[in-house]
Amino acid sequence: MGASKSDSFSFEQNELASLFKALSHPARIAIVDYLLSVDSCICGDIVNELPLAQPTISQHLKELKNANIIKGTIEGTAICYCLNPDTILKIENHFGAIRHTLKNKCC
Amino acid sequence: MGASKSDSFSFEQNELASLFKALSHPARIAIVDYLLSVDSCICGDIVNELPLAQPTISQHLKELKNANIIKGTIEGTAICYCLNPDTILKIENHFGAIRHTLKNKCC
DNA sequence: TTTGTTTATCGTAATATTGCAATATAAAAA
DNA sequence: TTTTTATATTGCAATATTACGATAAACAAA
Repeated sequence: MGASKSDSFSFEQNELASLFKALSHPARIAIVDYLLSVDSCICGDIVNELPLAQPTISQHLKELKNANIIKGTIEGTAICYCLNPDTILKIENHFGAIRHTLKNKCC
Repeated sequence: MGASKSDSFSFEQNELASLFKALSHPARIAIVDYLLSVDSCICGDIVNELPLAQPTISQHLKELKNANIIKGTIEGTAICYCLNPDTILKIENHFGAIRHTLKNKCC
């Protein structure tokens, strides 16, 4: 085997797992950090900021885009990348709900 | 290649990525869901709740424990599992901080 | 047009993850 | 003691991920 049995789990469970999978690599965390560290959206220079080759970064950006964690808009030759606040809020709220449920428990 | 170049990234970036990796599989999300759905900590019956074999679930529980997402305490023959509220709060706060930083930006 | 710049895709090698049967371990019950 | 019950570990096959060189695609500038 080796493939995860996604059919056995709910849509929501698979969706959440995909979201976390997109954040499960240090390079993608570093991309999010970098997008946060600059004042505006980033057009182009992500490749110079990380110790990875351009195709590798392109691949990581694609995964972050597919998970809706970042948005990319074409700006002439370059592409401008921004974090997607909706997804950030969604994740925050998920853990807020977990914490709220936990309050009424033994833990 | 194939291994992630964790040396190239900060301790914090690797730590966060590991935390999300622990949550990046639907079976592990389902385990968290199940721990939330019952009134108390769970002693034993996780195996009967998920469509996976016992060794597979034991493996997933180990990963959640290593990431400090759940705590397991020995209770006679069985082991009692609980979510770890500290880790839940840590993740929630991380996304709260991101959202706060994003407020002063163009996005 | 040709050239340069930026990003995406393809192909592939190295490595990691997933799932489970078989087995081991640990402790309670008989 | 032996048996039962609950969880962990080992070993391995199937699959997924990661990284990057080579190349392609898109488009602005010369």
